[in-house]
Amino acid sequence: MRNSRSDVVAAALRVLDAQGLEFCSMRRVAAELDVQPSALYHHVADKQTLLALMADEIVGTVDLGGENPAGICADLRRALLGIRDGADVVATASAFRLGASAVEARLGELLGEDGARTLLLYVFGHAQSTQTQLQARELGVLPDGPSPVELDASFARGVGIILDGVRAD
Amino acid sequence: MRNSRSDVVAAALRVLDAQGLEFCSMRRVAAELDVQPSALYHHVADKQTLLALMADEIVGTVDLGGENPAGICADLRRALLGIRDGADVVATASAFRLGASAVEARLGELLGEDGARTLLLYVFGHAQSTQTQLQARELGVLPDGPSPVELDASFARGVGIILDGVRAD
DNA sequence: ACCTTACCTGAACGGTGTTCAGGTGTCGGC
DNA sequence: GCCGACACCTGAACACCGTTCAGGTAAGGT
Repeated sequence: MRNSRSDVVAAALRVLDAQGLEFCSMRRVAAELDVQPSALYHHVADKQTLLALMADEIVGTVDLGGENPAGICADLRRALLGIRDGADVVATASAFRLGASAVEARLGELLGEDGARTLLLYVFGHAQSTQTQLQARELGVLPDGPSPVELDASFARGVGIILDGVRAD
Repeated sequence: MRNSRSDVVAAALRVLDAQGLEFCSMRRVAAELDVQPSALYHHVADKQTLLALMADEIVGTVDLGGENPAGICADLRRALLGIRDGADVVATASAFRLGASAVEARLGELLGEDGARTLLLYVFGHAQSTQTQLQARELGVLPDGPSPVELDASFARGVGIILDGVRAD
């Protein structure tokens, strides 16, 4: 069968994970599908749209069922770190429509609007910085810096600070 | 006289403010100086380095003298929003060397390391989202959404939440 | 007067996102 | 069984991008 929209998104996510955001070009995604670059535009308006769909796919795995905001944040973080440059992709795509995501809505129910936004921005920022640092270390530059375990702990402490602050309101 | 390194940075900031990050290319910065693109590489190793220097220039105006963390955050936010796409530029550049900025060090003195990082990530994230939204409205897309005044208030509430959380530690 | 150095030119390379005219195969209706 | 519509794709092109390189030109110190 020919390719569908979700084939394109899936291929783009494979390229992202294998090569990183910098090299996740329309041409490489097309090559992953053995197709000309122009064929992608039948499924997707432009690259920005494709990135938004990728972001949806990434955050779509987050479990929103729990009542514990810290748990949701931890799961969101897992989703962001689960794929190369995932935090970058999701943060950039979310900036264009903050307030439109299911995660923010769920956190809003539990914490109120301000707390949800504060927490979400923190999770994105921390995950982005974590991913950049881990990647820099992998590449050999910047061999010092906190360990993955320390980064996990730092994340948890930040979430704790914000949740304490929300409760103090 | 011929151009110096700071001439290049200043020209880049002019292009950034006039055209936005998307169009702030080496070629346009060179054109702003009436110079060939290759001439820039005499002053700057590559584009990433130039962006880092621009980020330094932007956050360099932040007043670190006060004792009030909220005041420092407000001033940082002013600096980030003071130039088009400033938040994006600084956030991206900072991701590569979180922990190395003077602002983080100063906030660290006042709040401890975790609180400083949490607050800083929030300020960057909120400013980035603010700038994206205001820009989208200017372009006519997305005409609804919070007003600038509401965004200011939302920022202040978020900072308040985090500072409450730090004190609750 | 000479040499070094800082700054710049001009051309080129390989890559990018995106558009467009046209081709091809599949599927529903007659 | 035919035929039109439509989804999907090709191949070429456009205008840009960051970066490199060999060479040129002028100023400043010795």
